[in-house]
Amino acid sequence: MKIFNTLTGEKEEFKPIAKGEVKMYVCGVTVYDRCHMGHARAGVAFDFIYRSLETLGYKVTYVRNFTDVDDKIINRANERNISCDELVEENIKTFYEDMGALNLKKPTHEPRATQYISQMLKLIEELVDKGLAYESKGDIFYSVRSFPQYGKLSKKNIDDLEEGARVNINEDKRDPLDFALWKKAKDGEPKWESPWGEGRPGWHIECSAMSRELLGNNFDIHGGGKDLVFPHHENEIAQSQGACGCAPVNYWMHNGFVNINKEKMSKSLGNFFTIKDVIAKFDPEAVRLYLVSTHYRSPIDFADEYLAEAERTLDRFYATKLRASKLLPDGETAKADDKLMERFLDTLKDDFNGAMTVALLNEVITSINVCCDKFKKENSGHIKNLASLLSALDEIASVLGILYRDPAEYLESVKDKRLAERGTTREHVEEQIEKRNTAKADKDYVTADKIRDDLRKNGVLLKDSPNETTWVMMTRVSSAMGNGAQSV
RNA sequence: GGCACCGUAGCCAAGUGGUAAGGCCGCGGACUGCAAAUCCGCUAUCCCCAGUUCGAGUCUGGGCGGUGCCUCCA
Repeated sequence: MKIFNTLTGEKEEFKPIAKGEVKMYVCGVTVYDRCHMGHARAGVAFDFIYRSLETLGYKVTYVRNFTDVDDKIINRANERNISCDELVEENIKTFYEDMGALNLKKPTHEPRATQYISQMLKLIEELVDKGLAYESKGDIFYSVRSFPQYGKLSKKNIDDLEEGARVNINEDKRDPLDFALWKKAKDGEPKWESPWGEGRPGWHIECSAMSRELLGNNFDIHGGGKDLVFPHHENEIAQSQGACGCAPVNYWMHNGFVNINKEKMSKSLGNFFTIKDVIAKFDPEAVRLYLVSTHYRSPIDFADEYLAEAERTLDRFYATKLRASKLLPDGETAKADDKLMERFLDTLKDDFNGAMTVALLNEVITSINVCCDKFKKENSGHIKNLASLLSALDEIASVLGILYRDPAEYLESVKDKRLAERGTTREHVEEQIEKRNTAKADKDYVTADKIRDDLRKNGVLLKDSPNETTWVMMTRVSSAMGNGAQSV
């Protein structure tokens, strides 16, 4: 198996520390606000990696933290006139709602920073003892210059950084690049006892403390968004390695950014989307499908048309599943085809290639349809093959974290949602179909086609078969093709 | 200014040395009263230039274009 390691900038053969086991730590969220699409991207990316590792037979210990003490939390709580605790609880609750909608599996551990204060203090003491950190008026700073490898992960030269350093230099620091491990308590802020008086942790120390406590001084994989490479992960290395003397992490993995309509998602540009906003408009499963269709390291662009396309793709997947399951006798199962499974596992082994995995899934969907077509025509045989393809479909979809709903239920629920958006009802559609069937029986095709065209304008797509007429609802954008709406 | 990354068909997007995955759109066909769905077929030599190599989208150098990080950020 190969993993792209940020540390070396190359895909490397993965060698776990303990055979058959993987210890993975991924930076979760600072819970001061609702989750945005960047969190969704990171969440889904590492969820896919987590599932892939398990599918490849590794026993995975997956840690994803909550940072629940931080400047932003304190500021936001003050703005809203609530306690930090209230704010944190609220946002952890909505985190689970959002990530649950995106079908994220529960990690092995989900530590909160405030539960690891003693481990942080111990780590800081070790750093002070070793002369890598120093106290200054109740604050403790890490002395970046005393860690020779500083900049290795982000490939930055410490002197270049010095030149670019911002003007508001903290007088209490010996060097502008030094960063806080511990901050002296201020009024109205959360605080804990420490050997240097009351205070609270700095931003980076929690991840070093929690990963060490739960995974040890040296573990396999550490992940997060690309934006965390510097300074967060660089500082983590300085802290952890400074304390234990060994490299804390063997493989650093970083997911790419989210863009909105080709611009970086940011609050100042006004193109900032929460997960809640997006899944109110598009099916969360389609959002997940879209996220996982792009390689985790590449940037991903969000726009209505792309998500609508993902919805159409999801419709197709479920429609195929439903079609096949109707043909398959109850209890008929078969092992997934070996060749197919081998290709599948190979895509996972190649740095978790989600795009390639979705491509493979598309091939399987086509094969299933071919199989169904043949069965329909010849009315015999192909059952074993169909069952085998469905098994393959389920295995692949399960790693991607999609197609977990009952196909019929999915298709019906989507119908209701889209009917409501169109302001029409099932009763109306059924009524029109009745009328049309009467016209068809009379061979009055002009009337029949008129009814069909009118329904289509409302997003209703009719499908005639010899004995019945079924219908589906188009997604919003597909039925208004060409107007390029891109508002997400 | 420093440091990274990216530039593949109308659009989205895989692919780190051997003659370009997949999806959307489009076109042709099978099927259909006509459609829809489904299936079959068609649609690129990979920003430009030079080099390394038997062979490069894939490596090296230069150029052009775009993005990110250097400050809180998934």
